[in-house]
Amino acid sequence: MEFHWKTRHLDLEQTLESGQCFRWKRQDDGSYNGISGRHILHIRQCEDGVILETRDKSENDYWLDYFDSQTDYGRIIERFSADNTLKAAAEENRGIRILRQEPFETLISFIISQNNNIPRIKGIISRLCDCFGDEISGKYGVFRTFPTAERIAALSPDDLSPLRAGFRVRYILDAAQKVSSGIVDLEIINDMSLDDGREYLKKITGVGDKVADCVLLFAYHKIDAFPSDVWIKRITAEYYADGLPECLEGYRGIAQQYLYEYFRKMTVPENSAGTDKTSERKEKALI
DNA sequence: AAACAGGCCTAAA
DNA sequence: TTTAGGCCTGTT
Repeated sequence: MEFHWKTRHLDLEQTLESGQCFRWKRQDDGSYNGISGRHILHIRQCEDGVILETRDKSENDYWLDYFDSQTDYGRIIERFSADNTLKAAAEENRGIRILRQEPFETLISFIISQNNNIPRIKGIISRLCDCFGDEISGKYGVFRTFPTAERIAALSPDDLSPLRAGFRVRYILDAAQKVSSGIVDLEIINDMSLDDGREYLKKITGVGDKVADCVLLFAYHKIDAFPSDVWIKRITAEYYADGLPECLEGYRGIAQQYLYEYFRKMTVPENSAGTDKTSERKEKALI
């Protein structure tokens, strides 16, 4: 079943390789295959938007929600234009959307992300799903579901050693145990404020401010969450030392994603490691 | 070889 | 309440 979604604010590469998700598989033709929950999607870019291909048309709504189709990104970008740096960052990355991902998968993924790099994060998550997820096969190949909290909670640290997740194994198990036992109820976070949700998630060992904010932003769509990672700290220190501009209020998470991508591209060119980062950054950002 | 990676935990003041 | 070390593993 194909669905043509016309939008100028979904660039698959910008969105799916922006560090908010880790399981999408890019095909040689530039399309992507993905799984969320038990739903499989093949999606490709077209001139005026994207084409979603699901197994059953009843899955369209799931994916439109996943891709946050109800949010007007054009309006938000307009609002951000009050700040020059952010304006440039947003215009260049106008195809980024903030996804609405499955909470448990997002929680575990960002626990794994700490003090780690994206290729290895992807590897660990992939091995986790290969070892403990259910297989679903179809027209676009074989997929594996993200394992449930119950499944992981029943495992031992030794069981998880094939993941090569290092010190994070203890955190993964603690999260799975607290979720499956109900000590942490991922459902009720939907009704919590940003601050309450952050404190609640921090009951899990291995979840601090940064990981919590990533989960709140990328799973619960609390778009004022502002995950403060090493990159964003550099950016805010250099450009927003006196505080964030007012035009971000209420939408700081979306701004964060534009800024993160803008400066990451600048600092880490596709071909090789960047050189002379500071001067390159300054040159571009002051335009 | 040594440092670093989209942090967090623990111990110590 | 804030601040240093250390941490699995992999890559450069």
